[in-house]
Amino acid sequence: MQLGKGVEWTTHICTVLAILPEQAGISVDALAEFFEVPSAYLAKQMQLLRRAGIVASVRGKGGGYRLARAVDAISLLDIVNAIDGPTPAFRCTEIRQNGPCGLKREDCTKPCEIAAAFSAAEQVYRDALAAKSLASIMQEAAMNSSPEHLLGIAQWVGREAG
Amino acid sequence: MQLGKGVEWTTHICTVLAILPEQAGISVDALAEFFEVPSAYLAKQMQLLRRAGIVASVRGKGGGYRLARAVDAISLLDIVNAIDGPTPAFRCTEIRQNGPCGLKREDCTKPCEIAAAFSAAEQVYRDALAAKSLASIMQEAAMNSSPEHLLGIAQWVGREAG
DNA sequence: CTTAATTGGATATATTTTATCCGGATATAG
DNA sequence: CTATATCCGGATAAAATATATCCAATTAAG
Repeated sequence: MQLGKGVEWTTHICTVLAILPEQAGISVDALAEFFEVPSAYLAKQMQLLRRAGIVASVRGKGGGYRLARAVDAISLLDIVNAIDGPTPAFRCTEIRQNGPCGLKREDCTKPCEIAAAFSAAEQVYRDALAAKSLASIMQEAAMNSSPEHLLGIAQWVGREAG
Repeated sequence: MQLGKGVEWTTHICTVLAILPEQAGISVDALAEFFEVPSAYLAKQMQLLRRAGIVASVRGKGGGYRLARAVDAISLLDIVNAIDGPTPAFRCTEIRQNGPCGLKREDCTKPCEIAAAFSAAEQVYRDALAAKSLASIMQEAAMNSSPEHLLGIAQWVGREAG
């Protein structure tokens, strides 16, 4: 069970987009260089973020991406759902209905106990991700970083946003 | 992020093995028929369970699989770790060290805030799975099933275990 | 001792998911 | 109007997962 690289990449990228001035944008190529990741693949991930309403895009020269809403309204779950999809990891195929001792469909009123247990575990996982906002991640990062490093990032963003 | 089908299959199978008499075993083919799943692939999953010490196997005629320990000493996390592997779903590739504003390796004393948030969420997921034993699943299943259904399974197991 | 049933392990194939590339559409600036 | 920068979405390649096959090793029963 692996989460795609896109989740890591786009989460980091959101923290960069977060310090952009209003209405400005940064191009995929610039973001790809900033983290040294393949720009072609990143471009696809950014489209997933846009379709999920997490970022907004502007086409043409001078265009690029920016966050579509405030950092405290974007959770890690939002990003995971956008990039990795909202499909639960555990897929119940109802094998309790199979074979010589299989239950009849009409007798399966309650959900399978095994599926229920896995769903419950996934729910606490999703709850934990939903409780973590981009705002809180940025606050933690700010506390753990040196002023020079933060300044460097701000300057880079200022240059790229033109 | 998908969990393989083997996790669902082997969890159900453990609940069947749980009602076996001591020292008896059931063959992979019989188990595959019981749930109508491909026996060749199931055989591979059962070997993973054996290597993890969850089931024990006996070779040769009359052989088969049985649980290697008590149902209250087998958790859903044990099964997931055996079949799916213990690798965390989120892989931190330390991209904060990349690019023009990358942190130097020696400045990365604290873990990346993003990786830490995902790890924490995965930990609560694993904790939830670890807290759910095969024993508790079987208890729930017993309460939700009709006596006839339970009897049917017990009879099938008795026949297959010889 | 021979035969049948079974796990063990390696290997091959198909399907699905993940990662990458490329041509076209769109917008800006000169 | 042309050149350039940028996003958009489908096509392609690589990797992981799922499935099937084969044969050797092991054990029990006749």
